[in-house]
Amino acid sequence: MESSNHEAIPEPVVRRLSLYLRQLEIFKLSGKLTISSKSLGQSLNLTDAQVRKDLTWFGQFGRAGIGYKVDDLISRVRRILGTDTARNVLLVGAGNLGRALCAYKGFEEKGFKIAAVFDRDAISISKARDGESAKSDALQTVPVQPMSQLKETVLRLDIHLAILAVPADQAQDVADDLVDAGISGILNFAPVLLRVPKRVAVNAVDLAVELEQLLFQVNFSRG
Amino acid sequence: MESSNHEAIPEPVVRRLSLYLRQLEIFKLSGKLTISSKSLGQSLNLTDAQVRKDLTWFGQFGRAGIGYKVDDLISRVRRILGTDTARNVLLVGAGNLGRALCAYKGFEEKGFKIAAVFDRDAISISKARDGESAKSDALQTVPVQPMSQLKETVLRLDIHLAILAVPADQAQDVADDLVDAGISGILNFAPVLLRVPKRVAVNAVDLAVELEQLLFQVNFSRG
DNA sequence: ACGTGTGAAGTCGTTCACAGCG
DNA sequence: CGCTGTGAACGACTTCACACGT
Repeated sequence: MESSNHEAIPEPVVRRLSLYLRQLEIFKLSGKLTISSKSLGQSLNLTDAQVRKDLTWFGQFGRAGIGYKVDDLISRVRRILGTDTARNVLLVGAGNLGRALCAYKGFEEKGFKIAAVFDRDAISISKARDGESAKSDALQTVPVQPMSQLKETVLRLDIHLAILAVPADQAQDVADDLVDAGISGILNFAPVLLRVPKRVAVNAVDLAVELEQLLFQVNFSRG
Repeated sequence: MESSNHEAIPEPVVRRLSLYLRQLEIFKLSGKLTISSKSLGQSLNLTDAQVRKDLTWFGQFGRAGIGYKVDDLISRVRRILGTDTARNVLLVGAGNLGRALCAYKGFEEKGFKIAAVFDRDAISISKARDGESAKSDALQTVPVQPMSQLKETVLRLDIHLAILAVPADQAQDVADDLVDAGISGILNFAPVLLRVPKRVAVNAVDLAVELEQLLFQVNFSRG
């Protein structure tokens, strides 16, 4: 549909595409109707050539001498990434991190709705309900369900993506359950490498690793 | 000290180093005294050659015919990454995400201690104190301070790293404050690109982008 | 003149394959 | 023989430089 050579798109290109979109929305707010690869690149510390090369993986969106139409490019990039239509996702793990993710505004701004929350045991479930009084906590509107209702909910709400925010020692088991329930993508916050069938995609975020990487940058790459 | 050619270490190598460490600690728990590049690689879906090449950036840690001594490699990698000694970090932003990060166990396991928490206004401060009753919330032990106390606290607690978990529209201002207070590294959770002096390192984690990337993987890279 | 799209060149990172040690 | 360390071959990504459209 959007691209002619699906398989071959380099990962770094897709990552930058998300950043282009983020930046384009800022340019849109500031009233710019058109944007050149040069200024878009500068706003992200990238070269203009890089921006153009990345975009031409998906088509020819620009006009020579003018640049790219901001509105148009936003909707094209959204369509490429798949965020042009809203979709339900589920969350497993109603601990501190899970509850924060549940309330995170950034997801809904991109069209992701946390439509179901699961947790292993009733302790977390009640804790999640009692503890928090802030109005922004989505756990007030989305009840925490036991894992036994996973499969049924996935089907009913047409969910394809899961956010995994459980302790490391439960992560693989829960991942197995998610796979079994028919999920096709997992955003994994547990510090373990998940083993899943090839049909399932995994994107891992290890918060402690990110801090560790920062520390190394500070100690070496600089003075 | 550890390496002879500091400047040149590729970023991907450093990222994998963190994963090696994570995996080595698992091997250690399971009682293994020695590990080959092959099994370490397999546990992370990497080739043995990759593991060896990565490690030799920092020295020759292995023994031909045997492999690497698990204990030894752990402490060497920790020293390389800088997590062999504990250190204080600070957090700005006592919203949902900030509070979750504050309570996150993974940081302290790597020797990071969130020694100070800051927030812009008193509303968040009181909210942070009242809202949460779970025993694991570090905000009970670490009081939330106003930004005016930033510089003094950084000096007093010898803090070099900051975690930034404020809304996008405040992120650059807070980053400026952090730079001004003498911070040398920022872990940025706000969905904006921070402009900082060259002496300051930034590592950015955009949660919505991570979910977006997963969606793309699901839609294309697979059937 | 400005700015895109793109082959060609260049750079960076990974994989290969083997010498050499335990 | 198993396994590391490493140059050499390979492949992937980025930058260059320019033809062409506005």
